[in-house]
Amino acid sequence: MIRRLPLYLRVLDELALEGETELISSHELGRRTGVGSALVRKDLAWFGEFGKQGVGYEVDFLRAELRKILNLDEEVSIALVGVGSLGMALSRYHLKRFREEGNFNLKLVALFDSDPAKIGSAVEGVPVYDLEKIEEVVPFLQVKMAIVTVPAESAQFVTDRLVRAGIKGILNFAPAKITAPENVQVASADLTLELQRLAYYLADH
Amino acid sequence: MIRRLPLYLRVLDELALEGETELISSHELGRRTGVGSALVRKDLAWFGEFGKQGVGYEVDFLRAELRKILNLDEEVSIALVGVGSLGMALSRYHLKRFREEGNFNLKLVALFDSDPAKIGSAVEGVPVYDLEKIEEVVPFLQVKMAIVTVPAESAQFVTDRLVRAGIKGILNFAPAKITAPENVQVASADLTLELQRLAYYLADH
DNA sequence: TAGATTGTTAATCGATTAACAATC
DNA sequence: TAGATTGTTAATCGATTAACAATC
Repeated sequence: MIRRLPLYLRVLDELALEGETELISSHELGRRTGVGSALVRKDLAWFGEFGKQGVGYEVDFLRAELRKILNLDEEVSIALVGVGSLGMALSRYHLKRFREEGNFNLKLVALFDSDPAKIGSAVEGVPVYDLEKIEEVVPFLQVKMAIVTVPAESAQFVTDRLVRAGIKGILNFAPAKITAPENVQVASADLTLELQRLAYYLADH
Repeated sequence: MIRRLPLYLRVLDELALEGETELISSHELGRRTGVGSALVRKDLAWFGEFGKQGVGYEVDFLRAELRKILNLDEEVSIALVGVGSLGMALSRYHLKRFREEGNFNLKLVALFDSDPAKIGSAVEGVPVYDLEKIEEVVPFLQVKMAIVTVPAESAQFVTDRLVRAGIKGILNFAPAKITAPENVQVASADLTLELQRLAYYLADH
């Protein structure tokens, strides 16, 4: 349910950027996101009465409300652990979007790695810290979430340290199951799992 | 449901690699994947009777069966469109895993981009073709699935061309909704959406 | 007012879990 | 045989959809 909120927000961001539409109906919001209109209304009504009967939802207002609900009304500091080629690319990609998109309130402020050759360097201004310093740097920079791009073998170890450092959300790219206490949210971005699932549909069903 | 199959397969791959375990119960398979044991049995029973009552599942046999079900018993050729820094990193990452893991039956055989500076070059032996040649190269190399790492604005355009070229599965990294005919499977790997969702849980609930 | 669209209730659908007879 | 574990049925749970009164 929560996972559809960012979908709605994206559409509202696009509409706000175009600046031509002031109102949107649950039907149109649903069409643009691939969600049924009844479900759109239900999702939104769960958090308050944001619409006007007979009229629809005011784009700017709903957008502001969704940002508040998602805690995206203020910048959220994030870190990335594992500055390999994938971690490096995701960092660059992320920083670029932060620079170019006014809405993009997820700020990458720290990178971590265990390789002495990388520690002390920086990726587009963002410093690479020693993995050993996680518990020190994370609270200091008030980092709230982390992206994990380390090898599968180290994923759980890194997760445990992030949890100890006070991280509240983890996006895991490592091809491994990681577990964290229930007050820490874990999302999986396991590329291989997705491709293997897609392969299932190659045969006729 | 299908999405849990690659999870089971991964555990079986690990067990087969260690070579110490010959049998596994639905309970243990569930524990290792975070799935309830009843659900594990139900998922597997949907495709056949793979286990022995009172005994469990034979690791090698179940593994072979799952590979067949997921169409991973033979190599599957895939392509990647959009050789930016993310596309490049994912390509390298993928090729590395293909080299190092014996199981990894997803073979990256073609890259596509529209940048003349990139066309004709190669990433670790895999050639970068002109985006305009998709409809030509894809059938020729028997490419079955594609990873899309182009900017949001071009995602739907690229998708349409991939569909026309005969691609049956698409993994989309672009921060945009893409649509394809129902005989073409689309999976979303939208990093930002996941991070925004995680941000929701930063507040106390 | 007439038309449109919300918020919400009830109905439907699908997925997960509990339980257990069958049987290795 | 006794113990363990599967395959499967029935029960439960949650999520989505249909429908509509309220009202802008």
